[in-house]
Amino acid sequence: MNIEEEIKQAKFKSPHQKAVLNLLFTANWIQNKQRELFEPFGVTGQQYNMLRILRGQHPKPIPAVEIKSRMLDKNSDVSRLLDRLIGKNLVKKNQCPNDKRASDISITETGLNLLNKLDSAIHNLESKFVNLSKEEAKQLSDLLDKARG
Amino acid sequence: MNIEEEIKQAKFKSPHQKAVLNLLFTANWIQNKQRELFEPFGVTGQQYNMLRILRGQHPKPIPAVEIKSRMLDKNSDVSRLLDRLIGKNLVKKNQCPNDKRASDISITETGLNLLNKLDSAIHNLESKFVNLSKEEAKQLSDLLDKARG
DNA sequence: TAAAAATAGATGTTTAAACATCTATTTAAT
DNA sequence: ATTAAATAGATGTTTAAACATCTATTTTTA
Repeated sequence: MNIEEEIKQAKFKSPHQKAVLNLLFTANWIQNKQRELFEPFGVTGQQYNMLRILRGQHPKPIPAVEIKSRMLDKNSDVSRLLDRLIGKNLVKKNQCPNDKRASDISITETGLNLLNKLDSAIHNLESKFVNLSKEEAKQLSDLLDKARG
Repeated sequence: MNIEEEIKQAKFKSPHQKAVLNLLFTANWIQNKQRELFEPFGVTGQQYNMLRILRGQHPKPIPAVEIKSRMLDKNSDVSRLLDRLIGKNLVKKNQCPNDKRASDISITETGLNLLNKLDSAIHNLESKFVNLSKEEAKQLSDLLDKARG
């Protein structure tokens, strides 16, 4: 189904407007798929994003501000996202010895195990549901980079 | 800035994964720009989306379920979005004479005036901030359609 | 070095998203 | 015609997003 059908709009003011609407629609579409996938594991998309960032640094702990700078959503409320992940024992936090303001945050074994379980499901979503060839996927990524100027 | 820099991730598992992350990041990026733009006018992105749908049908009233089917976010809580817009006098609601369950919803003059004021600002956002040629914008839209299968 | 500025992070508050459930009405099936 | 199923929309509840503000610490600057 193309975007015209998806939002029942036959005409657009410009290719730019159409692309923006399509982008927002498609992001929602993917997030809904992701939510469905994450739901049985008890995590949200933002929490998954954070866990993946921490896995990327593991076993090196990083401060919250560094997590924030890597999040997809730059407005993320990292403090409270962390609280929830710590509550689920997926993440642990210590005071940073060099800077008393900062925290040393790292993923736990439980968190790593959860991500392992999620990996194949996510890979399936990304490659199966994103119906593009490798070349097209690259092209899409390049256009998005360019679009942001 | 490309996506590698934006989220400080040097490598991706696949072009598909990279495209998905880029898509979600870029959607957030646009929504932040839009929020900034809408803020002085006192509306949110979802409210703007709804107003534009109603303008497209004006002066014909449409039921809430029809609005929902046209929203970018298919999970939208249309009832309460409507409440807010009615509270601002941007939208009006009547009972549908043919179907007592349904409602006849339409945009008010105030709502149309607001959209008029927003039009040029939005157009500016879409064409200036979305740094693509017309051909590229079309290509992006086509890739997104294809990505959703 | 003392004061000002910047930084890291926590927390309070309001609004909205997510999810389920509920009522009223209409349509379809037996 | 009566009942079952489907549809339109409202509403309750929990969680999270958005936005501002606050404290503690560190860095900068005068």
